[in-house]
Amino acid sequence: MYRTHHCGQLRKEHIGEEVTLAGWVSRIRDLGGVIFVSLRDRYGKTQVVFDPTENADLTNEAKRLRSEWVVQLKGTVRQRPDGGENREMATGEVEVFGGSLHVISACETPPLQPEDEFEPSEEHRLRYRYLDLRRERMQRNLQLRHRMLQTVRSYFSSNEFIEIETPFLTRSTPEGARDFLVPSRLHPGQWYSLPQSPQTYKQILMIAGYDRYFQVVRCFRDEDFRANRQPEFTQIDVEMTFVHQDDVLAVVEGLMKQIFIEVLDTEFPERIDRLPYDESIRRFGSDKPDRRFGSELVDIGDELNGHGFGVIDKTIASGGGVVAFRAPGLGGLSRKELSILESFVKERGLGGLMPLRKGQDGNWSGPLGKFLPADRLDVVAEKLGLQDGDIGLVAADAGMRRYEVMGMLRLKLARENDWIDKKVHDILWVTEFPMVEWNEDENRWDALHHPFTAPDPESWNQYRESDPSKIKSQAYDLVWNGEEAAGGSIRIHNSEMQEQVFELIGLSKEEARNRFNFLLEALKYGAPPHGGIAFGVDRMVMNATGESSIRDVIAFPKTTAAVALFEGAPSSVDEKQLTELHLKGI
RNA sequence: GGGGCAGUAGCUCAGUUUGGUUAGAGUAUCGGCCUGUCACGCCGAGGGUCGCGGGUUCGAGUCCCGUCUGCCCCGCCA
Repeated sequence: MYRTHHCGQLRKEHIGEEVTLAGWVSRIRDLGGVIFVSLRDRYGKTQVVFDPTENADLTNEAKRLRSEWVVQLKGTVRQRPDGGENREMATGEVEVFGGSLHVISACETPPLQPEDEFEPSEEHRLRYRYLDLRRERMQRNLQLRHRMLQTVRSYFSSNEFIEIETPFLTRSTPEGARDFLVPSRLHPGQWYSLPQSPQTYKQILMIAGYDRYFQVVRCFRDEDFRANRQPEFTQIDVEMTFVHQDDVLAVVEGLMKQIFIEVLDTEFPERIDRLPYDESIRRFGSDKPDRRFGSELVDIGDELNGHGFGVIDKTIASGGGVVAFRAPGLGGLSRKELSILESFVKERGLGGLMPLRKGQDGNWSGPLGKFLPADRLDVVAEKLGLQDGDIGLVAADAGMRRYEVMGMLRLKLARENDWIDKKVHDILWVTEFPMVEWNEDENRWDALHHPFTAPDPESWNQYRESDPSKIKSQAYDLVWNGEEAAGGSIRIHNSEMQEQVFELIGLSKEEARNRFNFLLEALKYGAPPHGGIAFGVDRMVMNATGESSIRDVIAFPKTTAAVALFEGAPSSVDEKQLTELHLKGI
């Protein structure tokens, strides 16, 4: 037996017991005579004492110990002397008095010290991931990830959902993200594709009558990466039969409540707001609004129109508008700092950025103050909630990008100036998404969610011919702390409707049949109404742990260049392997 | 595809603005001292291709060009 207890286990009630511990040496405090060694494992740390007056040979042996050695240790649990307790440690009331010591595995001087107070570079952490993963923070993150998935599985299981696995080697569907392709050995020149999501499979399962399905599943997308995106990522994929949108949302809310209570040990909001897409764009410039701070976008076109400020009047005359928000505490921004902010919005397509603030003389300063009547600006300031020391930031533009870009600026400033209350969790639904958006490059309509999303019937009938941009879909996103945590929709369950939607997004009958024949066919054989949702597990765990990169909640993540630094992937392969796959090296 | 930041001792960083003696600190490592520490303390030693390649210069960590790697953002991500 390697151990009788783990390193986070011993308490007062164990005093007097003979125990065996095994773990990693985390720190050594050699006081010349007595030596203290902290022994660490996944569960915690326990202090071990060696005393030369009681056991000189053993203490001598303990002098050899170094960080990260793996040792087995037998000893007696005893109470720490008065004043020697460590209240920071769960095991801090006791210590193990060393009786015998066995070095299981020595450790070379580690390139990264799990106990280090410094944060090693990410490159280093990924290259020596096994050392990085020993760190308390990473252990905590991965354990929370496990607990969250346990809660997910138990929640769905107890609500009649069953977990069904779907294939990783699938058919390529060129819409959406770029596919990862896998060459076929048995079929020269043919390729499998790794799934971007199990979307069509889960719909087929609904048609097959499985009623309620979920799966914790890996998905693959070959696009460029970010702090919250990896080439492979984990989804909780969910699909339900005979449901309307509200039924799906209710199931999800039940899950989130359980996660908050069981995993986060936090109260869950009474109700989750539902914010229509259009309103979300207007108020936050985003379909994943971060509501943990104010400074919402405000339309101030009406207040400023027709008072002789050329840019504003012209923009409004051409159908545009003026958007502003309050930047609390940034009244002292210098001309130079403002011009950096202005470049930020200019790079993203806006014409400029105007500050709204009072000068030292108490008058409104800058171009707005110069060209517009003070009483108008007072009204605007009131509307924005401007206070002393604040500044209003104002932009006029003809297009919807005025909301999007100002929303980006709002977020950027919030992050840089610490406006976000990290202790608060904010969860809401964004609903009533448009069905399609115009694709300038390809001159056609694109599905905003995916082409299996059911339209809202009323707007479909009303706008299908006249203005498809006004068609709403039955899609919904769950937004958690400004991050898309889950997205889903009610699906089309009728092959004619599905064909009409393919037609709208410019997919010819032949192409549609070629790519999605199995689904179109299945829809003809008794397809029930169904809908579902998929959660981004990595992002959810990131939010739950308060990390700002999903790499910190994934055991073996890739870099932003999609490289696995630890094992070294991707890599070249033998010519022989290529030949078997009917491929030629470049 | 585009933009930004970074790369100096095993690790975390300073030094680069303004080129100039032997490239520093903390920590880790090694040695010495120290019997109640918990980031133990004190003394000492070793440790450097300043990411890589080229250029300018009497002289480059520092300036210029190229390149690689990591991170962040835009595009992209149905």
